Amino acid sequence: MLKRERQAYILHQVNLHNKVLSNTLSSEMDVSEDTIRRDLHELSDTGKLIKVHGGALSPSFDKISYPLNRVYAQTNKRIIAEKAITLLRNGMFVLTGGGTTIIELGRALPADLSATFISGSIPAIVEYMNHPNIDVIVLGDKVSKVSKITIGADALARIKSIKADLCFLGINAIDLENGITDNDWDVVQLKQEMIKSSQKIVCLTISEKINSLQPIHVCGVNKIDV
Amino acid sequence: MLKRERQAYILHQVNLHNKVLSNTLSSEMDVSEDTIRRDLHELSDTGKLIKVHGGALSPSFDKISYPLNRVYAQTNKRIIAEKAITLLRNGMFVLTGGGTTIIELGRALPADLSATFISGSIPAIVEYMNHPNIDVIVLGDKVSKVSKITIGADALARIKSIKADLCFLGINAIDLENGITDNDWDVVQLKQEMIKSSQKIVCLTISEKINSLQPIHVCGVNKIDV
DNA sequence: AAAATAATTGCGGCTTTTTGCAATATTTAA
DNA sequence: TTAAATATTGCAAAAAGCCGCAATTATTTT
Repeated sequence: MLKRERQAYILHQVNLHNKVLSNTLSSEMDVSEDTIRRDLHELSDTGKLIKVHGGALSPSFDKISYPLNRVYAQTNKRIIAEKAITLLRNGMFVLTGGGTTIIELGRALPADLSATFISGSIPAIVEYMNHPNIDVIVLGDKVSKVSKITIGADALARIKSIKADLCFLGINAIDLENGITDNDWDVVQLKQEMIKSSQKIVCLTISEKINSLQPIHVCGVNKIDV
Repeated sequence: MLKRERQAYILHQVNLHNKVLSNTLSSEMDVSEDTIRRDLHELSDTGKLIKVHGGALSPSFDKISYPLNRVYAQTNKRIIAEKAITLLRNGMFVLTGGGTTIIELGRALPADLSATFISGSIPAIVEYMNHPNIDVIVLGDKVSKVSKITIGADALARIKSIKADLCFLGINAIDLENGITDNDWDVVQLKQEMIKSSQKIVCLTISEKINSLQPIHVCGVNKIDV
């Protein structure tokens, strides 16, 4: 069997079944696994597939890009994200909410960090998934179209059963007297549970939101660690 | 044997078998491999075949060398999605798996359809969210990096508690004898539960996957309605 | 038809490609 | 954590390709 034929066959299998194993291919085509590995390496170099331990994957949905529109005060949020990252350690369980600042945090995560991120925010999850060493846990429930976050009894119950090391909360309004306030009942429920379930609460916010007020009370400033 | 005859014979063989080997041709026509190589080189220069180490391939070989199209066989998948949509009715509860065909389905959903879609596939959820009249329910659990779908006991348990009207399943391999088969243990578990929890099972697949086989059994063809 | 010219072919020596193997790391799973 | 599976690296053998040359064969010219 010619090299080119072999590689064409491999590509076909990958495109068809999304995944191939080196040893399967090796026995199917009766060549050594070394040869298969070399083939996969070449195909991976030209971007036709993605090589992983033990085989290869289809490139079709390697990285899903989320249609993200222009973010308000993005550079500032980026700075906040960078600072937040310094609080992370390997092996941590991290609970996060949603919001553009949190997404910025997801983007800024270092590649070598290995931790577990738990969230109900779809855009945040999409970001976390792009990091190879991060385990992503989704809080399941009905998705709120407005906030793109799962809300409801299921999500709440799940958070209750978790004890996280750290909680990153994007917030809507905060002031000294009233603490954190928000404008969405369901989201407030979630945030309150998250706060209860975490050792340490970190609030991420741009300075403009300080000393502003929203209708629904989340918690007092005393609950917040950072 | 004349050079022209030789080259004509080579072309004939290439078109017939899609490939030729230098040493085979050499012994068949009783000329040195050098000569064959020179012939192949000439024919390759005029684009009548593609010369590779050890022989040559039909030029059609390169054409199917998967175009830089993001998704394999996307247009066909789109057609499948359009057909699948005709099965949907307002108010339905729809359970879906993952895969590129399902994502295509998500893209193709009509704007006026109001239904509830339940899935653990992150890319699929992202698509469903774009539709204003569709309620999206996320199956929560740990996200598999490979398949971008939530897998684990939580997701399984949640599916068990659901009775859906319709289930769209993207599949990996199917044949009459072995039914649906797949290559990922966790995904198979999910699919089996989904099948149990749905009134009607619809399998979406491109024709190439018909009569192919993967290591893990999902279910027999008799379980499938469409 | 003979001579001159051009093209084709095979061969020896050499380089490059391809492949498998063994020893050693590294990753994954139990 | 250990044990198994998979990767990496370097190496060597076999196969294939390349170059120039000389011999042969075809084509054109005289």
